Amino acid sequence: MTNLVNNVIFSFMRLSTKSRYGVRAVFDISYHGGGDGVQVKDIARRQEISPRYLEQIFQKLRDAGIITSKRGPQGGYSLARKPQNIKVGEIIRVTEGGFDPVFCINPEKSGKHCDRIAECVTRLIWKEAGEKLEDFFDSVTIQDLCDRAERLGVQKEQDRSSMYYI
Amino acid sequence: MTNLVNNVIFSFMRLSTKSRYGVRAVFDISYHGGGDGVQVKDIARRQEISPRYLEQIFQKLRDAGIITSKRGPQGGYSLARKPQNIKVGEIIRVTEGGFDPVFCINPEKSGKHCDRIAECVTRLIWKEAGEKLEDFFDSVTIQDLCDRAERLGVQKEQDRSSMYYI
DNA sequence: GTCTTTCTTGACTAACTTAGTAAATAATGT
DNA sequence: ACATTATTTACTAAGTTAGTCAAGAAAGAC
Ligand code: FES
Ligand code: FES
Repeated sequence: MTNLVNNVIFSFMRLSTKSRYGVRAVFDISYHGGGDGVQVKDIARRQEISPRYLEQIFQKLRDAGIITSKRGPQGGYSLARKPQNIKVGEIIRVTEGGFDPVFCINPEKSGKHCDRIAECVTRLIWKEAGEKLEDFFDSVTIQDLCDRAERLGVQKEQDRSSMYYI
Repeated sequence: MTNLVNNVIFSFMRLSTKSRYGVRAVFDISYHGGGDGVQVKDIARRQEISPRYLEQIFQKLRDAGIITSKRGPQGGYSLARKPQNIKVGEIIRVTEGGFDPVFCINPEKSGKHCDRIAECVTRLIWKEAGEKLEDFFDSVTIQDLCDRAERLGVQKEQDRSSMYYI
């Protein structure tokens, strides 16, 4: 029962918040960061994400070499590469662990064995679906998202001083 | 901790067992059914799926007009249409509720409101990903799976009498 | 060198979802 | 009548998600 109305499933095959937040956060660093590090609290405020939770996501992205961090005053996070060289697919690979829709595709990676592989008629279908998804997400870069934001007229907030009168 | 080794995520954006089992079960009805209804217990045995759980999945598929059912002795499930007219995408639409990777794509359907839609740079990316997935799954039919099974040499089990010596 | 800012690490948890089980019932063929 | 098979509804254990919380470490400002 809970929050579903009359047995209607919403949609699964869904992205976790880690991925959704992760992509938006990296975009935010790129869009609002003027060379300097961008701080968690500002990203969290602009993107409406819990700062504590965002920090967890950033650890993974930093370990994966997508962003870099700097501690202390005037510290924050920056992109590790130029936005046109960061693919959305990379971020999702980190936050979701990959694009396999089922574990059977990759028994070693998943750690689960499937003894139906030899006779399975669906395995390659799932595999191909995952590959299509991966290719698509790898075709979109952070720069693309920034371009889109400019077209949408999203205001940049580069200057720290602009925050005084909020 | 649980069963993940050292923080390694397996892969999400994953299909639920309802979808995986559902597709395999419909394929099974098509492949092993010789005109007659195919019984849950046989499908469950061949596909190694819990019969009780399979019944739940079949209710949805029947309501969606993908399979038909008949009660009583010699009852069972049959395809509602020819296998070349049943798309894998149809089955997944029923079992997963659709292909939207995030709820923001379809606020009415999901019942959740998102107030960032106007300024959101990722929404259309997620939407396009879902559409690609949907198109792909709609391009595969149950007949395709049967053809694949024949190529793989999966043995048919059409005759009820062949089950005596199991 | 102390203080403040900001990231870092790891433990913890409430709410929810998944992947089932179970039981009573209804229909149908023999 | 009886056995077989699907139908419906209720229930549940285990796992996952989406966070919170607390203590600590690095770096700059003074
Ligand atoms: S390969 Fe594991 S069920 Fe298809
Ligand atoms: S549309 Fe809801 S967060 Fe993008």
